[in-house]
This record gives sequence, structure tokens and C-alpha cells, in this order.
Amino acid sequence: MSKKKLNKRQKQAAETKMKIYEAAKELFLEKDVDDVSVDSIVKKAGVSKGSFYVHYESKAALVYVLIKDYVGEIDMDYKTYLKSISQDRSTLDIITLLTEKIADILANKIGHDNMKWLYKSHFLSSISSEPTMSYNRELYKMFDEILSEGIRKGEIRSDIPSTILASHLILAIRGITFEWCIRYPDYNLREECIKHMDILLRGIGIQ
Amino acid sequence: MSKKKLNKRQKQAAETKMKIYEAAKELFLEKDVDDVSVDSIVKKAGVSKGSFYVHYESKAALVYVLIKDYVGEIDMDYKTYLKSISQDRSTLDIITLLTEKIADILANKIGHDNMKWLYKSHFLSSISSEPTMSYNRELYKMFDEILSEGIRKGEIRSDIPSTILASHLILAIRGITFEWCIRYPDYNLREECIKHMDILLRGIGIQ
DNA sequence: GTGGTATTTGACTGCCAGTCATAATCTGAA
DNA sequence: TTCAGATTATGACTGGCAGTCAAATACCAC
Repeated sequence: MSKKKLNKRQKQAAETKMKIYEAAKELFLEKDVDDVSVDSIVKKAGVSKGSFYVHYESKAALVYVLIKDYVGEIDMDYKTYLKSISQDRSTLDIITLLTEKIADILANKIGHDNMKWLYKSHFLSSISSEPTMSYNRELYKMFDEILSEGIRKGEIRSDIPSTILASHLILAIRGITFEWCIRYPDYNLREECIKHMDILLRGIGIQ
Repeated sequence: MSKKKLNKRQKQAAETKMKIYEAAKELFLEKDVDDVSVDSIVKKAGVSKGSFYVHYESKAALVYVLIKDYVGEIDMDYKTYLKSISQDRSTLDIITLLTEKIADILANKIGHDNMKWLYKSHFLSSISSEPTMSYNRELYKMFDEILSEGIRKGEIRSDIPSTILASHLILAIRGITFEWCIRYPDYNLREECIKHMDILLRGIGIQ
């Protein structure tokens, strides 16, 4: 973790690894991950191909790290936004607003191409889905907190545990995002999120 | 469409094409589509590689045809089942039953490996998602019919058109299936479909 | 210093989708 | 019947890419 106490060799190695990471990051922003070869990464990074495989087990392993870091960043964005919402809103309002924010970030910050690739990566055995799918992901915790508070306030049905409800809501957003990835550009992510949530939230509210 | 009126050459060509189709079908049942090379298909079919590309533009084009045919078959299964359900059930019951049937077929008839590959194929630019995703797909029509009948009977909220509701329900099933593809085997498709539908159907019913 | 280790290098392997020049076969018009 | 042209079939070959490996280099600890 600490940058200190590295001898020259270790510094050199860390530098090489970082150069690969940064070069890959830039290239992946330019084009689809599948269209970026390891050769092009090492060329951009100014290191050899053999070096690449010393620092990363495979191309997929590098992509995994990039995704993991990026998901972490995104979840911080969500958290920051959530804190900025005034607390005296209804639970359903908060969920709706957060959902809209998520749709915005997916569509505008991350973008369709990257999202599409991310979803595809879930189907590649070489890349673990853990960073995005883990129930320990910050996103699940956020929804869980909102929902358990909603149950406490009597705004949300209490016959299903908040963690389960959270997983259903996130699953739904994922379903809509999946649909968006495929139907793009004939599909408005934000709009469809709102419409679908309207139905789903009626199903989790107190009737 | 008709088998007649083919001269010797055309018969021969049709035979070759069919041999490729059948060989591919068998191989894809044995292993993941990505692990089946064109070379292995033509070897099994007993034709040359060049011949393959006379009949199919690409490996993806062949897979497309196989998927299209298979989706057609599956939709017929759904339809047959739907007809077998007694008509005097409530709309919500019918939808629940149909959803369970779909989950059964996906999990047991098609199976996890094939479903995973099918979902992955949506992210390959070489393979069109049209057979599964088209709103003209038989599945959408079936849900639409059930829902519009439900609206007519006053069991389903009437502020959203039945076609839109149908798309939301199918999207939800797709979302759960997606989750199942990734979380397998730690995820029970049938069970989760039922639980999610329970919430969603509360949201589309008359309150 | 020096022996051993971490790091780097790039040519090489193996795999696979797709191509192409060539050959074999059939058809239909003359 | 004939044969020129069209269809279909062949398989060696190309190009691109992920990953390997033996050899070279640079560094560290003793």
C-alpha cells in the first residue's frame, strides 16, 4: 500500500506495471476492449510483451483490475449524490432519484460502448464478475440502507427483508440496462428506468 | 420452401448446407459455441472449409440461423402450454404460471450453458439479437394478449398500454435470467422468477 | 566482488476465422 | 449432342492475436 521502502528494482517494476495500466486505460477509452490487443498496449506503454505477462496473468486479468477500480469510483459517485439528497423525502422518492442518477451516470459518464462491453465481460469465463455483482458491493449496501429506513418509517412493505428488496431493485435496473445495451439507440435508459421503477415501486410500497 | 423442383446441383447444395447445419447443431450441444471451430464443424459434416463459406457468410451467420430456429421452437412450447391452462383463471395467475413455465424451460430444456452463450451473443456485433429481442417475437404477442384481456376484465391497471406492460414483464424475466446466467449455480431461476414477479405483479394489478 | 534473483526482451508457437486460386461437376442454349 | 459458363467444392494459405520461453540485463544482499 505504501509507496515508500521500495528499492530501485521494485520501483522500476511498479512503474512498468503502472505504465501498462495507464496505456490500457487510455486505449480502452478509445475503442472496444476486444479491439485492443496486448501488442498495442505494450507498444503504447513502451514495454515488451513478456513484461506484460510478468505483471498481469492475462489480458483479462488487467481488464479485471480496471473494472474493479472503475466500479469503486462509480459507487462513490452514487454515494456522494445520495448524501446530497435532502433526508426528509419519502423513501420512494429517494429510490426514484437515485435510479435516475444511476441511469444518468451509466448513459453519460460511462457510456453505451463501455457498458456494453462490461455486460459482455460477465459472459467471459476469463473475467470475474465479482466487482459488479458481489452483494458486498457498495451499491447493494446503499439500497439496503434506504429500504430498511423505509420499512422502519412504514413506507415499504415489511414482509420481505430489505436486503432481498435491494437485490430485486438492482436486478431490475440491471435488466433495463441490459435491454438498453442491446436496443441502443432505440431505447432511452433514463426514461425506461423511471417507467419500470414506477411499476416496481408500486409493488414494494404499502398498499 | 418446397423440396421439389430442385435440380441435381441444387439438391447437392442443399444437402451440403444441411450437413453443416446438423453438424454444428450437434457440436454446439456438446460444447460452448466459442469452443467449436469452423474446422471442427466441416470435419464433422464431411465437407470442406471453402464449402462452408459458400453456404454461410460466417460462423456467426450459421449461429444466427440456429438461434432463430430454436427461439421459434421454444415460443411454440410456451404457446402450447398457455393453451393448456384453463381459461377461467385470473390474469395474475396465468402470468405467474407462464413465468414458471418459462423458467422451467430455460433452466431444464435449454440449460444454463446455452442460455449463457445466448445472452453473450447479444453482445457480439456479428450476431443479430433480432430473433430473441424483436417486439414481433411470439412471446411478446402472448403476454400482450394475456394483459389486454386482463385490462378488459378489470384485473390489470389500464393506465399503461398492454404492449408496454408486456415489454416490462419480459424485460424483468430477462433481467432475472441474466442474473441467473452469472450467479449460477448460486441462484434458483424458478424461485427468483416467482419472487420477483410477486413484487412486479403487485405493481401492475388494480390496487 | 559475486552469485543469485527479479525484471525485461522479442521472436516464436498455436489457434482460428476467413480467403482464394483451382478443380470438379452440372446445366441449358445452340 | 455439345460445350461454355455457372455453381459448388476443395484445402492450402493468410493475417491477427494471446500467450510462452530462453536468453539477456540490471540489481541486491552477503
